[in-house]
Amino acid sequence: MKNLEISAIFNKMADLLEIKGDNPFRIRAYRKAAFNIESLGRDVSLLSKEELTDIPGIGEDLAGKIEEYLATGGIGGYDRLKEQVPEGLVTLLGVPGLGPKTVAHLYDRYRVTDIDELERLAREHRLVELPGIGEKTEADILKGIGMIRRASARYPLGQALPLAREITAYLAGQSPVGLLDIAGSLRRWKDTIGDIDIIATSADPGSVMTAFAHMPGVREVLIKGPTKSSVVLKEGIQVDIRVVDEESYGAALAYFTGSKAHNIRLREMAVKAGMKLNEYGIFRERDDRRLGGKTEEEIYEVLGLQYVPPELREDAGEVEAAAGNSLPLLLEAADIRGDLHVHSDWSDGNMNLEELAMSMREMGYRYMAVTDHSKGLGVARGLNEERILAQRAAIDSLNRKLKGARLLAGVEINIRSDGSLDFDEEVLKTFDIVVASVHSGFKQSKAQITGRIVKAMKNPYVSVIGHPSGRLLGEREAYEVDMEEVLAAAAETGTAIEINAYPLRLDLAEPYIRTAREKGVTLAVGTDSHNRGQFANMRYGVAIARRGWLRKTDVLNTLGLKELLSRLGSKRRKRI
DNA sequence: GCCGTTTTCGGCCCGACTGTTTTCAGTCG
Repeated sequence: MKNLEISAIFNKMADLLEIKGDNPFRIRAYRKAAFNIESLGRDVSLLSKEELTDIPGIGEDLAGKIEEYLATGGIGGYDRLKEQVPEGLVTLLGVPGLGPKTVAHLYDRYRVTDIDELERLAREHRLVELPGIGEKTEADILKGIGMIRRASARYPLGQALPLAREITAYLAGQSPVGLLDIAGSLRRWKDTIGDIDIIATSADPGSVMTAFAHMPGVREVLIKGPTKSSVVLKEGIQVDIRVVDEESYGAALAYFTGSKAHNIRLREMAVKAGMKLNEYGIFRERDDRRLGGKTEEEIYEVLGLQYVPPELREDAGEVEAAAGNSLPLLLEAADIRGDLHVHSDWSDGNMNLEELAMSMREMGYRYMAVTDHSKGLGVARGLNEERILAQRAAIDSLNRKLKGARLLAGVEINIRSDGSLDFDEEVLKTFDIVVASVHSGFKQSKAQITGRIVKAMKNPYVSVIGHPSGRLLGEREAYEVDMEEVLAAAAETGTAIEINAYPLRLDLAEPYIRTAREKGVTLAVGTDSHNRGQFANMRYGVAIARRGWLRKTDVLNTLGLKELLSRLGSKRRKRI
């Protein structure tokens, strides 16, 4: 899919235009277009020109550039821009504290085009000769260079959220905070996040700032103001805090939850209605009369909008939907009736079947699918036909003792490199549920991998495709797969697609979840739990589903046990 | 460069913090 390549180019063009000192609104248009292409969930190379210009933020010109790229593999306007502004300057923009103006000055004066050169000049104290740069700025630039050399760009949600919760717990215990929330992309449950945002009220903001700057785990204090501070943790992740008045709390929470694009839409709406929206509240323009801001709900109400849940705040159509009173009623954690992807100690999990049954009870589930690996996955002690039979007997006997809940006999079966499965149909038909996943041959071509998965879906006994892209956030890229084709085949064959809730997977990835929903594909949220602590990851899966606009009815494991078994059976019957 | 219940031109979100400025520009979110 070319979406990421094109959005990267548009972002780079925006950077170059910025250094050039071009029209800021033109720059914003490029960034907005880049963002919308990245989160589109549909392959731009399959769209007509009309469909391209239907994408918000894409007009005639940018649609033309997209088509040019698809046809020729390049964009003339981008090449011309690179002739005017050396490409290396873009990397300098990544240094914290360095913006387009300074980068342009550096280039005009010293012809600096890379970080090493910048570092050398800073060490020689040559930067102070530039206008607007003093000793402190020069030192900050050196620090910034060190930082980007160490830090990774984004952090997986599952790593950042526990950290953020530790911080809020610390602040609640060690400083005079009143209201306190995690905001930012964490509150929106984005799968990776850039930094942690905290928002609070306090009768004594100064003490909160001090406690925040002195928390354990702080490596460096970047900014410490009276109401706003930023630190870097030893993990390399930046944390920002802002303390506001109680009457402004909702406005501030909304503002710092973002996304930025969503906020801009709200502010534009406010301006058009003769109002002004900022992090302190929503005000009537002509006399600054306060109209709301103590709660987020007030803000949306004053703007004439339905309340938009944080997971939807991406300017991806939610503002229009909220204005038309047509936001979807999103899946809730309480709608989940069971877990459809769980491993026991029969393969590579560390819980025995009794412990799974106990966890099923604790989670309040009606069912839990025991989906151990199949024989092809030797490293995970995958089960052969013989051990499957033995495990089945153990599950059956356990189920006879369970009241009101049931362990489902399942398997996570390998999709082999030729698209065949580890068991033949005679064995497959004996399972309640079959999750089929790719665990090998990640380097195959897109056509091969897509073909494998589609072939597996055509098997009438395959209920769900597990972790469909194979990605591990921050560790391993997704394998090449034509997800649109996979989703089309899922709709056609009646196969569900998994939303794997393991925090490093969160796979199906979010842009495709919406596409899946639009195609009428059913999603199955599973935790892929291997130990007891992982069942709670269901919450991540639910959040990602919500970000994909899923309703209860889009999700397989919101069904009761009977309905679930009937739905799983319907694909099999269809073939007969 | 995009966009339109202000509709094909003229707008386009708003404020905190810092450093190097004697009143504000640059950066960031």
